[in-house]
Amino acid sequence: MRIGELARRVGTTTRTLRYYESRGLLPARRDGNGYRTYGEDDVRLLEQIRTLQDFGFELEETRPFVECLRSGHPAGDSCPASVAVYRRKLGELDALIGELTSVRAQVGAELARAEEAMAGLAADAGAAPDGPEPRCELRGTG
Amino acid sequence: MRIGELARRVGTTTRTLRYYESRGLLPARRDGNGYRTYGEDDVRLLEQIRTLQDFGFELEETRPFVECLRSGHPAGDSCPASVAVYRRKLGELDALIGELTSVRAQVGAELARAEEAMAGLAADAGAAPDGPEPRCELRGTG
DNA sequence: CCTGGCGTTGACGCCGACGTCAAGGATTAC
DNA sequence: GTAATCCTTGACGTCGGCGTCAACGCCAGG
Repeated sequence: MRIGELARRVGTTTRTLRYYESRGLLPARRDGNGYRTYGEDDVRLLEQIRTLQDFGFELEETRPFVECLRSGHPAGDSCPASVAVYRRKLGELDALIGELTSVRAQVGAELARAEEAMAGLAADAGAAPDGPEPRCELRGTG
Repeated sequence: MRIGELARRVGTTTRTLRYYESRGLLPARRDGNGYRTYGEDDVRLLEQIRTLQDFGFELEETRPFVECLRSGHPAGDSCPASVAVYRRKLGELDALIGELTSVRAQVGAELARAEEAMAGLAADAGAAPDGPEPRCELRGTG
């Protein structure tokens, strides 16, 4: 199998496969013309990489999985190094979700506050809630 | 106030302030030497930007808040456009948190599966759970 | 006068994962 | 034969928010 067919089979581009090769993942044999040649193992290897990429793993983080597969394991996550990456990622995900949840709460609070303030101003001035603009046109445009 | 002092007061760098100016946020008057000159309004404006940046807003998303402040409003979020950005951001945050939560669940499941498989293999072969390596050395290193 | 510390503009560097184009050689279809 | 399609390498572009360096101007202290 050559690079174009492999790319089609895993739903990516030849550029991506060459990039993976340049990073040391996905090595390729060459035929007489210098064309890259791949086998079924490479399909599995790429599917592993794509799955992790879809999870938001960086390419470097997929390396233990790739090396695990290449060393003969049936699955990329059958090696301790891969499991360690899983664990690290879980921690990062938890931390990130926690931060985002905190930010979400703060933004929600700011939104509520702003809406209340605008409603209060609208009530005070008797203006429409959608267009308070005291002197909202920018003077410095020219 | 000149650029260095302003940067120190809001806890950022002069590079950042010049960058904001180049993006059309934070305009500056100049004194006789061509030095940028700022006032207290600019401190508030920058604090608004930094707060939003800390929330993960892109610079472009802070523009409505900045224009709101510059148009004379007491707060950057007293304008409908700013409130709209808040709402949009809440939606993005919810979507992102949802995706990350889903990914976290999938990664957690994969981790559990991998750990169970490794434990099963270790029991089958009587090997240590930390070093299964059937033929783990990479052959293609040289 | 020299040094040091502020200011100015311009321009390149960084990161990650590729996209895209260039210029050529090989293969395949008709 | 020839056109279309595939392959090769190399190199620059993308995006955001600056960092960092270069080369220079302005001013105060000793």
